[in-house]
Amino acid sequence: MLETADTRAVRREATRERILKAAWRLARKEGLTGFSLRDVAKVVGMRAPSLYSYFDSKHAIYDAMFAQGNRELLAEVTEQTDAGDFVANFRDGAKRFFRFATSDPVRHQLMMTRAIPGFEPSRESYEIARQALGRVEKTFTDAGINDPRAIDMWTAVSGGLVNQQMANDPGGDRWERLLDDAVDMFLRYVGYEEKGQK
Amino acid sequence: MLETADTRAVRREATRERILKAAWRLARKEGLTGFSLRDVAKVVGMRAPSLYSYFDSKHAIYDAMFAQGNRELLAEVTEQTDAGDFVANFRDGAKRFFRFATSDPVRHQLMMTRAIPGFEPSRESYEIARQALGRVEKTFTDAGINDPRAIDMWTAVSGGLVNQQMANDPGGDRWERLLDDAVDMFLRYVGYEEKGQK
DNA sequence: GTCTATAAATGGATAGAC
DNA sequence: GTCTATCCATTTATAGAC
Repeated sequence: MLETADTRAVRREATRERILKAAWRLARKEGLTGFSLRDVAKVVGMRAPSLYSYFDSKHAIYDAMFAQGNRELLAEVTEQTDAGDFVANFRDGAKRFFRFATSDPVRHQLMMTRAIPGFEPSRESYEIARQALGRVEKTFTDAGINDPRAIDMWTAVSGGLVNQQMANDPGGDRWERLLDDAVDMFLRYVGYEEKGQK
Repeated sequence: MLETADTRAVRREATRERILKAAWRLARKEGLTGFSLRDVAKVVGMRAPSLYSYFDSKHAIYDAMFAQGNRELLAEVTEQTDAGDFVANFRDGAKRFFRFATSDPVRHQLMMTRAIPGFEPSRESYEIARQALGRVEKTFTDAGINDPRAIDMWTAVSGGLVNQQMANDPGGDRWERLLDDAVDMFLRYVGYEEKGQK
C-alpha cells in the first residue's frame, strides 16, 4: 500500500484546512456573506463542486469557521499565564480578548452576532464557544465573584468596547484606551477591592 | 388640473413609504440581506422593475431604511421629557435606548453594524445618526460631564448590554435587568455623585 | 477525488411597450 | 408609472464521466 487510511485522513484534513483558510480570506475581503463557493474554489485551485467532497454545504463551511474561531478563542484564553494576582490576570485577559476580537472583525461578527440569514452553529460548535466562556467564568468564581449578574455585566462591557471600536474607529484605539478604566469601573461595581480587604 | 405637483409629490412619497415598510417587514422575517427586490415588490403589489421608479437600487433602499431608523432614534431621544433630575433623565434615556434597540434587532443591526457587504450609508443619512448622538452628548455636558472618554464609555456599556441581550437572550430580559446597575456603575466611574455634592 | 456539464433557482437591473 | 420580457450574472447544489 502506498497510502494508509491515516495518511488519507491527514491529507483530507489538510485540504479542509486550505478551504477554510480561503473562506476566511474571502470573508475578510468581501464580507461574511459576500463570497461564493466558486470564489473559494478558485482560491484553493479547485472547481466549486469539488468542495462538496469536503463540506456538505456553504453553511457547513460557516459552521467549521465558527468552531475554528471559537477554538482560537479558547486557546487564547487557555494559554494565558497566571500572574498570581487576580486583578492583573483580569486586566490581561480583558486585553487579550479585546485584541483577539478587533484583530479580526469578520471572525468576531461570525462568532458573536447572527449576521448570516439562515445560519446557526451546530451544537458541537456551540459547545466550544461555551467552553471558552466557561474559562472566563472560572476566573471569576476563583476570585470569589459568584454573582452570575457580574459575569453578564462584564461580557456586556467588554463586548461593548469591542463593538464600538470596530464600528466607529476601525484600526484605531479610541475604545481600547478605555479598557483599563473599564476594568476598574467593573471591579468597583462588583465590590472586589472590599472583598480583598476582608 | 386634477392633480397638482404637490399632490403628485405626496403620492410619490406615500408609495416610497409603502416600499420601505415592506422592506422592513421582509428584513425582520428573512434577515437584512435575506430578501430580494422581487419579494419587496410582491408585498407592495408591484413588479420588481417598478421599484426603480422610486429607488435607484437596493442599496438606496437600505440607505433610506438607515435614515429612517436614525430618525426614529432621534425622535425617541427628543421626545423624552425633562424630569429635572439628571440621574432620573439618564436612567430614563438608557431604558429608552435599550428598548428602542432590542424592540427591532434588524433595525439595530442596520444602524449599528456593517452587516451588508458593499453598503455604507450616504453622508446625509449618516448626519442623522450624528444628530441623535449629539443629543446624548448634550445631556452629558449639561450635567457637567465633559470628558469625551466618559461618553465613549457609556456608548460602549449601553451598546454592550443591548448586544448581549439580542445575541444571547433574545426576547428575554437577562441584560435589561442590569440596566440600572450599569447606570450606577457608570456614574460612579465618572464621579458624578461627588460632583453633585460640591 | 476532481472534473465537466448542468440543473434549478435567484439575483439586481434595464429596455421598451403601453 | 407600471408593466412584460429579458439580460446577464450568479448562486448553491447535483449527476455522472473519468
